[in-house]
Amino acid sequence: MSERYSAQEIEARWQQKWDEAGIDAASEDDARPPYYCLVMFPYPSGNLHMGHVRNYCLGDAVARYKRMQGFNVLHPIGWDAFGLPAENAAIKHHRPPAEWTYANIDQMRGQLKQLGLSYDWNREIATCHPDYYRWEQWLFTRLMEKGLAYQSNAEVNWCGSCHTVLANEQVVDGVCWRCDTPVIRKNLKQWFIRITNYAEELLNDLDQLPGWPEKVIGMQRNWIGKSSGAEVSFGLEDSDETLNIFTTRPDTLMGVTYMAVAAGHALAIKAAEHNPELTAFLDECSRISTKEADVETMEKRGMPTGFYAIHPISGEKVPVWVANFVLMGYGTGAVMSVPAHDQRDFEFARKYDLSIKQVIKPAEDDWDIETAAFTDVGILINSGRFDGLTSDDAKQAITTWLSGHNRGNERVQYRLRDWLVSRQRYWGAPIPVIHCEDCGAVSVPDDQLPVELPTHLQPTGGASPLCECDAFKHVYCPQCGKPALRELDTFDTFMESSWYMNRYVSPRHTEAMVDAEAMRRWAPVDQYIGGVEHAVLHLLYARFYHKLMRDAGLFTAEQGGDEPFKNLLTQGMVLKDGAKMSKSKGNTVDPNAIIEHFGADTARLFTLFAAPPDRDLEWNDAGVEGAHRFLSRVWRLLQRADTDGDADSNTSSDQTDAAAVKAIRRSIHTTIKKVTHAFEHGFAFNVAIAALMELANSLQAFEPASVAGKTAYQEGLQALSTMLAPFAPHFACEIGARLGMEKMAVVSNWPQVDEAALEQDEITLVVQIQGKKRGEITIAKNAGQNEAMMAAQADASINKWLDGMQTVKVILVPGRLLNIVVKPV
RNA sequence: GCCGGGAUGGUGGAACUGGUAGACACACGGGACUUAAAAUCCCGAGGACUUAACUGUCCGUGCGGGUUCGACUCCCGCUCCCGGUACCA
Repeated sequence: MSERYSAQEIEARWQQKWDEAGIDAASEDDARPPYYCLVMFPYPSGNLHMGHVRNYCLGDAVARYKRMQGFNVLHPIGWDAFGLPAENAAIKHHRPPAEWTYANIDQMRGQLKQLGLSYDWNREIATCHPDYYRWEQWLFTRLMEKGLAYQSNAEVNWCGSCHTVLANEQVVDGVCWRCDTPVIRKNLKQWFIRITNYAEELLNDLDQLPGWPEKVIGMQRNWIGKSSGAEVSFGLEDSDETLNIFTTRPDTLMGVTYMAVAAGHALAIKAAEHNPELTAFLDECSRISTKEADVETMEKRGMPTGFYAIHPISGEKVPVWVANFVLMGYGTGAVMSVPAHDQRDFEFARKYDLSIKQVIKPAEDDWDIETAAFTDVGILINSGRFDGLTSDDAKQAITTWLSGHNRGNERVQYRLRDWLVSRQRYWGAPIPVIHCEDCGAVSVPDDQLPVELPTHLQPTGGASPLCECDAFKHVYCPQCGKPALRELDTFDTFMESSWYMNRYVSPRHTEAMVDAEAMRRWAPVDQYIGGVEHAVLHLLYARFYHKLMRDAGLFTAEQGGDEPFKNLLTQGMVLKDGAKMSKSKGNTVDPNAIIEHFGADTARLFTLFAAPPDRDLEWNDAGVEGAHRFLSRVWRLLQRADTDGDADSNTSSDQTDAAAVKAIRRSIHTTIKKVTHAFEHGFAFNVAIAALMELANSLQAFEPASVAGKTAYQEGLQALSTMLAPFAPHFACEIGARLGMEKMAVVSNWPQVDEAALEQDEITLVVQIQGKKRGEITIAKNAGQNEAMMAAQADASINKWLDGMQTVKVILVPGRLLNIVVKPV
């Protein structure tokens, strides 16, 4: 038999068998422990790219391994189906977005199936389906009731190209996350969800996520941006009004020598009323902020307002300035300036000749306050009754004094802003609200949900076609019955992707958003896998949404957990020629072409082997061929087992064969140990596959010369094919079947390590002199230090280093090495 | 500035809680098979010096120190690269 490995012939056949056997469906009634493995679901753009392939191969390897380990695995897939690209395609091709979207889903579903991914297709969902988004509308209504969803007029981010507002998280380096168009600020009435109410919990619960990468934890912590300090109320000279500021350094309060307010601050505007020069400056400031100049290098400039603030403790008069570095959107839009202890204030004071007053002294050393600000903590001086306190104590003492005198209090400030969820787009979930002249914004009653999106409309590129759709637009107020107008904005598509992980546990549930009992079984997700680009977008929103669902009573913390994802694996990008694959760069590799040429198993194996999961993967065509070569080699190993079968020569049952059998069995079980370890520790699939390649090499070098030898060879091939199943499932099944395995490889039990096979009678010990390797000795497994020393001395190339030396110390690391420390006699 | 990660052969990358650095693969070189090629198989390979010798020595995991019998691994001090974030008060 000299049949060649042909993926095309094998793969479709096994996919059909798996389908028929229904092995990929999660069971709702099962004694096996549940395991929920989830990959970030795709946007149905129409074509799978290599990033998807990598993501799904990683997830599939985990899911298949866990099944083989005896878990009842939930491994679902679906479609993040609302979004702007569908509208753009609709304009371009003159077909409604729905049609385009569903066609793409069909296309991509076929591609996923071609890859042999073990999804539970019974649970497939598409977020553009009314049965899905109705629950989102239902939850939004609950949030409105609780005041957690609200409409507000605010300065928001607007992308002119996408023709919609964006959430803060969707503005990346000042440009739109989707199309890179510079974002401008606009004042608009928009819908928000109070994520800031959950800032503290979102921050604290990060500590409950040891299975998340530090990087993502750090990014979220950063994004939430908590700072603790005090709000301090300064009086204003000749006025009853106050000037409130936020500071993280109340201990430096006595060092305030001036105040600075933002150009948009009420005080600045008031001061400019009769001051043309100041008016010009304010204009300039507002223009510069929208130009999004390089703030790092921007000159710090300011002008006095002519107002004076009264220090809350000393009662001293300090001038109030307008400064271009004070942000209206953070804190109170005003700051106290302590030039002695803040570098920026220091430079500003120097520039405008404002006074500098040192109030903190370094615990040790001196500090020349003329040269630079001392920004560390220390001991208070020049601070009256607070002199001598440490910074920490002073923060407390000063804040207490302020709140006792009604001039301030402790305050926590977050950088996080409320989530802006309305979009001026058509292809999204309708916001379930009706605007009535008399009753205001009224939520659509539950029994009228879902508010279905009309799917026949044709976008034109300008405003949403919903605005022109009278049947949708004109309704009656649910409260008073008068003619009213439907809300025409739709939800941010991140709303849909924020809770899909919970919908999968009961995807057809009609009574509620989720079935609490199904949540108890599956949630939270045991392993979530996806790109790191969602670190502060999707991954923050999904955590927030999970808590919203919990607090809406959909499940308890005990049933569904406080957090949606227990473990998170952030995969690296797929690169070609050092850059991320993208159509615009023309460096894409089409997964279909790879599958057609080499087969899905080769594509899968290569993407898992070429790099550790969390690092970027450089695409390498030669490497793909290498992966294919490996499978072909294993294929030939199988054929050799067949052809050698007849030799049946028990002739050489001599000792060399026995030793070879022992060696091959040892290498089989070492491999099982290594591969299992790789799965259990960080999913180091590249290492796991390397170990399997080593085993293949050993089997190839092994010449079975006896019955025992052939049994061992067979054992090796079986272990190899079984362990290949998570990576190259079709291939593994084919090899397994040809080996005569009863069960399909993909449903076989994961191989167990035979500890006895790992044992060796003789071991090789590295011999070091002074920690440098000088040779190797082979000694009995249980040999002690003396025997090892004797063996070392018997070895000429080792012994020469001992010549004329006196042994000072001997270190024996069992099974590893012998280190002899010597000195000249 | 702050937070996180990284730096190992020509390349991607291995090395468990400190114990043979460079597994595995790619690329490369040599050989076998072949009329030839492809495919396949075998062999070689970190660097420098040295030897008649595949003999022997030294150097070597970004840089400089340290701890240790022994350091890619731990500690101290740096450099560079990548990602995130920020006039955040």
